Amino acid sequence: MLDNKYNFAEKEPKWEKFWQENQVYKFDEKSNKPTFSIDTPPPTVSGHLHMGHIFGFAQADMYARYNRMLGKNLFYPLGFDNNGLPTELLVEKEKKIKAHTIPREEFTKIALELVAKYNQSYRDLIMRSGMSCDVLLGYNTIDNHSQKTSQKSFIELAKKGIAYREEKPSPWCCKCHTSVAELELEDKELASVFNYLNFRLADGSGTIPIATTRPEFLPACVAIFVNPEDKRYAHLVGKKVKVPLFEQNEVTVLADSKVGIDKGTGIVMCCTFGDQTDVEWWREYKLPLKAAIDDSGRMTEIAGKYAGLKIIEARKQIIEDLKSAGYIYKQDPIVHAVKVHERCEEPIEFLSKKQWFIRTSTEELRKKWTELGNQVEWHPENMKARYMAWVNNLNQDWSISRQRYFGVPFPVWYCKKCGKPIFADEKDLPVNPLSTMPKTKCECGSNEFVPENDIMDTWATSSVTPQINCDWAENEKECAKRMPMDMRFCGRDIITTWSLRTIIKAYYHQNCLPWKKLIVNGWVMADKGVKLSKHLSNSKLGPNEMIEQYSADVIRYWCAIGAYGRDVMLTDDGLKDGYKLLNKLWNASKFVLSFMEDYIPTKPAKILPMDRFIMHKFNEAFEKTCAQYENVEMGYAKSEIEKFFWNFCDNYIEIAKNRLYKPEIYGEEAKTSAQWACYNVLLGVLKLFAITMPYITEEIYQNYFRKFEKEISIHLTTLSKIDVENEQNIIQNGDMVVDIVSKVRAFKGENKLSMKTEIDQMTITAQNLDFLKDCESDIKAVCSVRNINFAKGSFSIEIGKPILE
RNA sequence: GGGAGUUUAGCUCAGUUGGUAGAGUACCUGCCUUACAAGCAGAGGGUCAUAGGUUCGAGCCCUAUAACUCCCACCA
Repeated sequence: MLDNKYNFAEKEPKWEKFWQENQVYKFDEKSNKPTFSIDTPPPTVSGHLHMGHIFGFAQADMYARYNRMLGKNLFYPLGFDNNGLPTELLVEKEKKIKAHTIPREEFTKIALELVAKYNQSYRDLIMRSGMSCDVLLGYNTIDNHSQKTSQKSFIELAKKGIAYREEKPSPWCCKCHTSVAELELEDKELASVFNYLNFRLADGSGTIPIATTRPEFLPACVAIFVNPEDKRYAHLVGKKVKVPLFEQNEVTVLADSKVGIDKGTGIVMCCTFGDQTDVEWWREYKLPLKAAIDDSGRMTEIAGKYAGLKIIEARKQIIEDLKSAGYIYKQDPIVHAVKVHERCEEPIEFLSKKQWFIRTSTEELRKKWTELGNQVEWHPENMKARYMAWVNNLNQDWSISRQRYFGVPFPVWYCKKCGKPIFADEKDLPVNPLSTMPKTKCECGSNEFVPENDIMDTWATSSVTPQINCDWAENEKECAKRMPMDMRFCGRDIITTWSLRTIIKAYYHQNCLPWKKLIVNGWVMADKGVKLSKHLSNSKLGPNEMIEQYSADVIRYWCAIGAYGRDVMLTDDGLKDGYKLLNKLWNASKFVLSFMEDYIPTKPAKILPMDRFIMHKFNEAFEKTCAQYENVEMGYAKSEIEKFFWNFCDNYIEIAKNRLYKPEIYGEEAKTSAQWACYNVLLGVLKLFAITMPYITEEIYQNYFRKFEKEISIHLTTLSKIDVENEQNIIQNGDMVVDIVSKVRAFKGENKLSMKTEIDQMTITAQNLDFLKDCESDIKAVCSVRNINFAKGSFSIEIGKPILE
């Protein structure tokens, strides 16, 4: 009935198509089954998916499938995050254009086309890998519904004063030409030079030494700092100092404990803005603001003759000029960590701009985030600690505006006369302020407005995925019923960027959790300690290539490895196990089903002891497997059923095969009894394996079981134990038979005999002989023993002589 | 500097309220057994990172140390 060899390359695409055509994974709005809703992470459309995505998705999918097979109605969308900087950079790269050189609408049109293409390839790969999402529920974070939801969120927060606009020095990427969030920064080791300068005191009384890696900031120097504890420099505090090359600028020496006495010379220049400390000093001491660098990373007019030069070029020239003017007395090459923008790895600058922020960081709010974090059910539990540690250290509000082009616009204009922000009407959303204008006058009477040119950061929208899923923008009442959702899954790296912010938004909007359960997956390592990243996506470790080589089922088998949340290494050995199991599952099914051709499953009047045993044994494994799934442990769950399955093959099938092959010897009744057990156990095993390996299990189900089971797909069947009468000690008794068989096998092995070698007789001594006597013909057959003697006593067996030709 | 994780067989990892140390794989020894040699049967292999402590008893609980990984902070 089954093909001799299982050809996954042919079968997997076939069943994927079948599921799609029959809408096997469709969310049923009319169903009266309990709903299980999942806030699927929308993958960022920025190039390629890698095995890490497949890993996280597959594990979550197993939990989803488990819930579906418990009889729940799954709300399981597949969305895509395709607005904002990552996608914009992808478009620029792929289309070889620069967003700021063409009209925004034209760029958006090009971007949308490209996004559609990428969405398709993402969706194809994800569904091919065996996910069971309902693709009809999908969304794009750039589509109208998402934009409307995101804009509604913004307006609501702005009206409550939770979102506010303020000019603040913030990290700025000159290459990407936008402000970026603290969280989007990374450290990068870069070579640099420590320049030791002699600053001259304004009163001509001498010089003071200052070391800097950023001499191009000299025109923006607004103060000099020493440590108040530092006796060497105590006399300098309050004195005026001339800025080298910019001698018309005189700055004051101040004392602040943030200065490291041992660092550099112990004297620091404060420039607006070299780094975060400068920002803090500037604010604390109310220093003037001098911007030496503009949006695109060039020197401003205050840099005098250096104006217009790029940072690196200006640094070079300034160092030359400092040298010839005799300011530099020492230069040390160093390698130090510099903050760079994670997307482009370009060092960031601090620029002061008007930005929109969301309040997140007061003491009171931190307490709230802690409280909410404690209400979420975390898997694994220890991931909560990361969240808590982050919340404790949260001291910056969340900056959401970006000076980019492709994203959700702020639905706001500013009055030209009084500067007051005018928000769009909710019923008009989504709104692009660049192409429309407010319908009413400003309170001040003016009807001239300036549109907000910025767009929202992508996280401002992806933090409302529960609201997008639950249709908040269209139907608040319905949304209130559907939130919190049951579960979200994500990688541990975005607990802060995504999950915390989603919790924040749900609190502000619905005053509830976004979801009850948060499951956090680990990472795929390409080798010990090397995280798999997009750089490896096109190599032989690319998901498409992996699926082609190993099959989606084998990949998923590998994904269900170890404890949930842990990192795993992607190795050939790990994949070999899955391949072996697939092969075994196929062969065992092929073999068992070959005896079922004319069989119509009906419960026989008499079921033989070992058949009752294997069904009870299955029920035991079933409970253990489900217990692991309940605990969100997909790897352990798979191991439980797998352990049972190999025992079923090696022990039970070996026993049953004699009866199945030779009803003329063992009787028809013995055969139908074995068939009944095989039918139930194999179907039960397939259902539990369907969670991990959806393709091969479907192929076997469709080839045989479908004609007796009412569900059109194995994935719509319900998990259940086998209906078999309770029986005292059935497991122990059956295990004893298995033990006897093992001992006979060991005997043959030790004596270098083939397993089929006959033994003339053996004596089994045991306390409870009734069960063993009932199994006599099974034991004789599987051990190839001619005669068995039974004796009462403590358990032992005595094996007679092999019969040799 | 703060936090999280890891350390058990050659390798990859289990070990859930403390009670004789486990699996797979690799290696070795057998076996063509009317599904599967990508299989079956069997054997060897561990000072549970280190040092203390609690306990009748510790891989597990406590304290300290070490190594590795990651996150955050600092980086004039």
